[in-house]
Amino acid sequence: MSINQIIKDKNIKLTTARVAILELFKSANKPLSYEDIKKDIAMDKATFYRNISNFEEKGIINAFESNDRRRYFELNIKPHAHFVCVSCNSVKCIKTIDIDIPNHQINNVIINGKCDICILNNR
Amino acid sequence: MSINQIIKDKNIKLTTARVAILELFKSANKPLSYEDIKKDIAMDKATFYRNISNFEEKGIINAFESNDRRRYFELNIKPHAHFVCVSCNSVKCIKTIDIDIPNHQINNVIINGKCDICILNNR
DNA sequence: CTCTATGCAAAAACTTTGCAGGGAT
DNA sequence: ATCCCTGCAAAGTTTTTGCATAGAG
Repeated sequence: MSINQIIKDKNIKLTTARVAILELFKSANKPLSYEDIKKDIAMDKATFYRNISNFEEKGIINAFESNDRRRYFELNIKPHAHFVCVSCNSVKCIKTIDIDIPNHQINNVIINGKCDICILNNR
Repeated sequence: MSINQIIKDKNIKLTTARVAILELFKSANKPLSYEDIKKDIAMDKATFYRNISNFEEKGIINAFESNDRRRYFELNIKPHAHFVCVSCNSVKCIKTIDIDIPNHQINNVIINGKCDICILNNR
């Protein structure tokens, strides 16, 4: 489905900022923070966070906190997992892990630990 | 193992602040933030965060970020999972889930989603 | 034309750092 | 006696809010 269609379906106005944010998430294919976004898009942080907050309510985007004290966002495709390294803060997408908690809705899973490279380098 | 022994083993000084923090984590049996700690212990935030940071380096404690933008800490007993509700921010301990990523060390797992009570109340 | 979205600046929330005095070994 | 630890205050970082202007429908 096109980004424009996703936005229209939620009955919110089609603005350049919104299209730009969602296009970037679509092409990035990994969680992004505001820090990441602003490298590619010239946009005020207020605009970014207000739109993200809106997208979250509409279920277009979901969010999680990383070890680096930033919030990361991604398109809400399906529940899946991310590995976040406590040493280098790198984020890796992990193929869906089979987790089910009865009567609970799972949005995403974060696994904190030390990545292979940091283990190798004794960090 | 006693708290005093844990501290001595890491070659750091045995202070009242350190013992108090670790005793509280031991009895709490769930992740705590500075907000939680200061209800029970009169201690400056700087002291708390500096000691926690030290404990993290020594592997006594591990940390994760929650949806409420606070950092939560717990004794580094064994890798296990927490469910964090995106609506009410409640945290639940989940029995160890069988997750393994080759060549990676897993410290803890955070599952974000909506808890049973919030689903029931349409929040 | 109306109402929502945006940008700027300032506030808010949590964590970290500098510095001087106090405590553990 | 030495060196690390603590508390206070101030700074730092990321996210949120207020307000006036610009833009979408």
